[in-house]
Amino acid sequence: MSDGPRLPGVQREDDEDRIVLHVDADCFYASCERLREPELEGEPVVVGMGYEPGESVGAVATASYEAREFGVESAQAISTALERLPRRAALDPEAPDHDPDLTREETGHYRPVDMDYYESIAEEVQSILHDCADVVREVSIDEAYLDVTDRTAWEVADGFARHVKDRIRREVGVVVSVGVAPTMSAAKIASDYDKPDGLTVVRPDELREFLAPLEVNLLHGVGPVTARELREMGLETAGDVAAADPEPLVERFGERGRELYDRARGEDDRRVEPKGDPKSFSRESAFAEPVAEPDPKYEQIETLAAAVADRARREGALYRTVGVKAVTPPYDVNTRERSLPGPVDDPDLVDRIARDLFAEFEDDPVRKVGVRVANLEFASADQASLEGWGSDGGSSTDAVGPGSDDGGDLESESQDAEEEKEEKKEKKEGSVDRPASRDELPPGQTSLADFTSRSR
DNA sequence: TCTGGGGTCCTAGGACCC
DNA sequence: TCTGGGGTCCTAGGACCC
Repeated sequence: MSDGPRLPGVQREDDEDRIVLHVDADCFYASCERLREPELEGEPVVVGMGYEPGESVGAVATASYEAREFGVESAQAISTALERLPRRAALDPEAPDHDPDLTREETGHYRPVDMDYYESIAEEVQSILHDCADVVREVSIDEAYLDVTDRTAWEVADGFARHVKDRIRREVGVVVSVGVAPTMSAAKIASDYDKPDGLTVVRPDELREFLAPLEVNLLHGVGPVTARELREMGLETAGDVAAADPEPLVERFGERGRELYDRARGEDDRRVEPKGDPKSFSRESAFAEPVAEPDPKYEQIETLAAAVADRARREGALYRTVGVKAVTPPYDVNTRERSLPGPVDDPDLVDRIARDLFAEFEDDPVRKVGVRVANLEFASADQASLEGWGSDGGSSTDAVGPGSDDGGDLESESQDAEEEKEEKKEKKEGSVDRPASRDELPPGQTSLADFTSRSR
């Protein structure tokens, strides 16, 4: 991230000290559930899928602090969570998972994820945030950065943060933790510092000493892999990283190494900016156990492709790349993608390309499949005409792969099936499977690209 | 910790172009 | 035709975040 050349001695406006607030809701989904079910207040609450008897796939999305006492953590398999904290419903003698030895105190409340509801609560929070700052960047449904440089001063920053917290609690009813610091990365760490219901202010002159004792894994962007490598390099804390020679870091981690070094020293010149358009949409789903037969997998692909295409259309996005994901045991993530010469909105095409890309895995055991569209373009004025073009089935059908030459919409189904079989055969015979490159695409595609660029 | 779902960004090699 | 250098696009994989 470079600011470009700078004249010596000339202070750019950008370089002035900023006051950045990071606001992070505490176990947001669980808080939302408590809003509409106040009886859950003070009780262990777990939000996630797959806890009903008979279900087996799912993970914890959020656990309330009471539930965490039992060892329930977010991203945990629901089966593990249920072992540590059985569901309250199992107290009922009628329940299929009834356990007569269970006491009330060792159970918790499980609720399914209800994103629509959480979104509605998040919007209420966001409107308060926009009220409190000139620039807000929403990072996720429960997290945002605010640039409040023009709204407060360091001397009174904690009062300002307190005000934001109180408004959210009073007007929406959820508890947030707030961090205030001169940089985004430090504000993020500060909001995490005293969770839940935290409020941590790190003034510019305190920044280095605030960061120094923190373990490296607390730095944003340092996950388990990087943390382990850093420890192997003898770097345990942010202070260690800050004091280290940056060269080996850059050698080992590339650009990220430089960034790490800077962040550990409290240097981060990113401005708070509103979030731009999304880069991709995807849907994926896991099977209860690995599936080897092609049919159920293709069925899922079809469902996911339709969902992704629908999402893109609802968001007004055109896409130029379609991809699939196949997770094979033990947990190998395979991705395949193909780009088109021009952006389209064509659910049928998404389906066909996804199937085609997935063919490589059709006989493999697969535990999870996914479909994705990317290279998004948010067209506005010309979208209607592009839609008309994209879904007429003519030239776009051809993009499925090499070897397809024409075919009207009605007949193309069976024809595609034929082609799929033929391609499979080729693969089994050991030919190298490479997706069609741009140049192998039939001329029809070129006209689509031409059309698109003309209409912009 | 034996694994859900939706994202972002980075890297590296190859194709292709000039 | 035995071979430079730079730039861009595409694809696959990986790490990370919430």
